[in-house]
Amino acid sequence: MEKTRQKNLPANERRNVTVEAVIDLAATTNPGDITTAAIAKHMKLTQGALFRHFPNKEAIWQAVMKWVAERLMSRIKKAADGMESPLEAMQAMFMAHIAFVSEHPGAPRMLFGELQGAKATPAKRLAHALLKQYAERLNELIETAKSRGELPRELDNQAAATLFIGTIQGLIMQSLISGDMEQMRQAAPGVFAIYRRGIAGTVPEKRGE
Amino acid sequence: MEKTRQKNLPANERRNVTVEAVIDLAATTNPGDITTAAIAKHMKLTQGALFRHFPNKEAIWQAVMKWVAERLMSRIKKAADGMESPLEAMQAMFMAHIAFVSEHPGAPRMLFGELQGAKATPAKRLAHALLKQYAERLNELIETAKSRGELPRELDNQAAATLFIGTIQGLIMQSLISGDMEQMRQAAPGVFAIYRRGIAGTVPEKRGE
DNA sequence: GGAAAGATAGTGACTAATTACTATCTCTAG
DNA sequence: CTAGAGATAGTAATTAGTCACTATCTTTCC
Repeated sequence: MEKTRQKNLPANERRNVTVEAVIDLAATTNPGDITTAAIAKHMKLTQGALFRHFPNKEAIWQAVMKWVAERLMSRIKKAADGMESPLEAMQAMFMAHIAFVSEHPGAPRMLFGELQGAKATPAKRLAHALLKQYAERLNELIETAKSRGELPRELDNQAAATLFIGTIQGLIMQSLISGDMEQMRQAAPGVFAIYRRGIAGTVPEKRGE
Repeated sequence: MEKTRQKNLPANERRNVTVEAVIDLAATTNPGDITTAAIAKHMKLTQGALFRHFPNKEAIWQAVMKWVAERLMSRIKKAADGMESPLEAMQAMFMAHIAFVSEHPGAPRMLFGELQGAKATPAKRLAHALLKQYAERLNELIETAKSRGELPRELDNQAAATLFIGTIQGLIMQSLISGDMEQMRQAAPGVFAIYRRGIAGTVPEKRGE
């Protein structure tokens, strides 16, 4: 129906809008430099009003991280679901992750920005949990792939998982730097192809040792 | 000469000390949160004195980026020098880069932190130039490797270079997150092995299957 | 050789702007 | 009518940058 241009949003809704505003801002602004005033302005509110819905700034960041974690994991899970081969599933995850990031460039910036901080904030804990969950999921896939003969037994799980995540992070970083998210989408398939060949390729015969 | 415990350093020296202080601080502090007061304190100086040697904060960052760029490129060049095979050279560069970062954890933080900013500061331009130079060097190596038959002609140069840098950035990111730089050194060889197989590996023979 | 003069480096106290956060009043929707 | 949502106008803390002054080195010239 007609959006009644209502000024006063219910608290719950207002919190959602706030989170989206932050993600929006993070697309172009260094997360550490995002002020409560900037957030409020971006959603056409006064700065003080923000604190009716969040006890402090940290709570805002926490809400944002939760949003990112939920959306990203759901996207990735959906992409990998129903895939027969674990290698195909990994490829789907890779692409889904890239797509998500290119739709929400602010998301990785928040993640990285928060994780760099020295002190352990609640938001940081959320980010950590996200990464851990991600790594576990990868490990399962790799193991399944091994048992199906899609990946060689000798493959170093740890290195493979590290490289998977690292590759994505590297792509993100470079897009962040160039400021062009489209570039990432284009580079992704070629990059994953190399990665896939790297883990699947036959390992040189191990003699003796 | 006996180090005369002199308090007043010559301007040039003082600038160097400042840069080192910043790199030092960046190892444990989010670069955006490094204040001029913190820098001054870390080098046992008053805050005001800093501005006798730098016109403003931006100039400090610029000096730091120059330091990082020079040291890193020199290390990498030295490592690759005298290498017969380009693939070996790439491996040496990879390891040298990792070693440099693990010795100066503050360096990548400064780089990434600066590059994330929206506005184009002089420091950011320096960082950009560094990355560009790096990519060019990689491209040359890849081309040479191709002409020597060490890499397949069909390999996508762009993707290979992107993945090389991306892999390093990813490793750095994960070490930054875990706070353990040693981890990166340990993971590096295995990760590079996968990368190398990925670019060099013959595209799987399509025999029957 | 050594004081006087000039140059260089550092101090400590200040400022103007910006920050997260709060107290109080006003409006709006149900 | 009233409770929740927003506006207005604060506060204390922190920030980069300035300034008048002092301490320490270096050069000059008798």
